[in-house]
Amino acid sequence: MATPLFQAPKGTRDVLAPESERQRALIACFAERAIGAGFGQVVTPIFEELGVFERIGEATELVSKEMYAFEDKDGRRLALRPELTASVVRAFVQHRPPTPWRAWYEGPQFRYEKPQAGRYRQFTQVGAEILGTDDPHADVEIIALAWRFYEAIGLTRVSLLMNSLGDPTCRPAYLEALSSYLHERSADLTEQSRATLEVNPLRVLDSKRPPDQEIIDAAPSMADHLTDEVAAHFEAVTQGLEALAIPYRLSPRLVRGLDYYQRTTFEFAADALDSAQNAIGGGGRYDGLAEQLGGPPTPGVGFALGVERMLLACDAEGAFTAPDNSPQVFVVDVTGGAEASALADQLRQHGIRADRGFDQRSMKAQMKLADRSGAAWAVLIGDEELAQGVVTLRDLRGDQGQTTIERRALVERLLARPATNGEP
RNA sequence: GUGGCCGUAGCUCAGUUCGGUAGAGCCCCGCGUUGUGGUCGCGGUUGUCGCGGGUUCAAAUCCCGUCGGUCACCCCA
Repeated sequence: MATPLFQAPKGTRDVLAPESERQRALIACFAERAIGAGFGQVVTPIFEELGVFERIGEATELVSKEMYAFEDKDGRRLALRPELTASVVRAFVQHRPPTPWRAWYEGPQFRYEKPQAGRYRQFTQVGAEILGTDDPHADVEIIALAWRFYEAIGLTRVSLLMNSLGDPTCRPAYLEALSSYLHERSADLTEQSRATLEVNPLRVLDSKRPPDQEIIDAAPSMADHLTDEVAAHFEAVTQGLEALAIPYRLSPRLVRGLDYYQRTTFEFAADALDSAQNAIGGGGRYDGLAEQLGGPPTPGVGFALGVERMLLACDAEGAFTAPDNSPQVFVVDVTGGAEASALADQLRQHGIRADRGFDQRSMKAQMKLADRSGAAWAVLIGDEELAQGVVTLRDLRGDQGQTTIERRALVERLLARPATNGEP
C-alpha cells in the first residue's frame, strides 16, 4: 500500500465502526457497573501540570522516559497524562469531596513507548478509585468491581495476581535486605538488572531474562518482611476475595511499575493472550499519594483496565462482539431522493434507525445497498407509490415478501413489528 | 531504548531463492430484469510493488538508509 500523504502518528490508530461501537459498548458496560457500585464519574483534563506526574516517581519509566511533556505558549510545563490515578488524586486534593470518595473514569492516555500489538502511544483505560479509607473491604470492592466486569463482558480466562508491597514502616528494611542480597549476586545478574538494581531493587524482581531467574527465585520475599499490621490488612483482603469466591494467586514477585503503590497490589492477566502484553488491568493501594500531591494524608485504592487489551483478549476468547447497529429500515427512492429524505426523517423521529441511498442510483443498486446495510426492511417509493400516497414495504430477512401500505401507516406498522435484524 | 522479522490493488496474499519491467481471490462498479437485494453468469475499475538513494543495459526482486507494522527484551494497560 502506498503511504498516504498523512497517516495516524506512530503508535496511534483510527478505530472505525464496528470496532468503535464495540469499544463504546465496553465502556458503557463498565460505566453501568461502576455506577451500580456507587461510583461517580470524574472527568479530568487530558493534560496536567508536569509536576502532577513527576510526583508519582522519578524512577518510574513512564515518568522519566515516556512522558509527552511540553511547554505551552506561556511557558507552563505540561504533560499529556501517562496514567489517570495521579490526575484523579490531584482532582481529589483540589476539590476535597467528602470521603470515602468513589470515582470512576475512562479516557485516553499517552506514553512514548515503542509500539507493539496491545501497546500503543495513545491507549484507553477505564478505572475506579476509592479515596479516604484504608478499610481492606475497600480493596476488596475495587477488585470485585474489576472482576465482575470481566465476567460481564464474557472474559473467562483471567488470572488475578495478588501481592503486598509493604508500607513505609516495613518496606525500607525489606529493600535493604533485597538490595544487599542482589548486590552479593550481582556478578551473576544480567547487565540490565544490575542497572535496575541501582535505581529500584524491587523492579529487578520483574525481570524475565532467563539468567536472572534463579537468583530472583531465591531472593528474600516481601511477605516475610511485612509488619503485623500490613500483613493483617493483606490477609483481610484475601479473605474478602475468598468470601466472594473470586479466585486469586499470590504472586510475591508482582511489583508493578508505578512507585506510589504500597500494601495491596494486584494485576489481571489475560491467559488467552500469549504475547507479553497480557496484563489487561492492574492496581493497588497508594496511601501516600494524596499527601505527595499536596493534600492531607489520605489512603486510596484503585485500578485501571486497558480497553484495547481487553478487546484483544475478547477477540481471543470470542467474547463481547460488536453490537449490531444496522439500520432497521433502508429507504429506496427512485423518484429523485427527496422522498427518501422525508421518509427517513419521519422514521428517525420515531426512533427507528433508518438509512437511505444517494445519487439517484438504480433501484437494483439501491436494493443492493439496502441488503448490505443489514436493514430488516426496505421501504420502496417510486412514481406510482408517490402518486398514490403509498409505499412498498419489503421484508429483507424473513419470508413476508412485500406489501403496499398507506404512507401514513408506515411508522405504526414498523413500530408494531419490530425489526428482526440478522434473523433468518 | 536494544535486537530479529515483515511491508506488492480497499482487504488477504502469490511473485523476491536463480534481476527482464505486476497477478489471484475477496471487495467495489456495470450488465443479465429500462421498479427489486441476497445465489449464479458475463464484463469492468483499482497499484509511484512503503519511501529515498545505490548497483545494473534492466530492480517488486540485490545493497544502504529511512518510515511503518510486528516479535523478544524493556515497560506496562
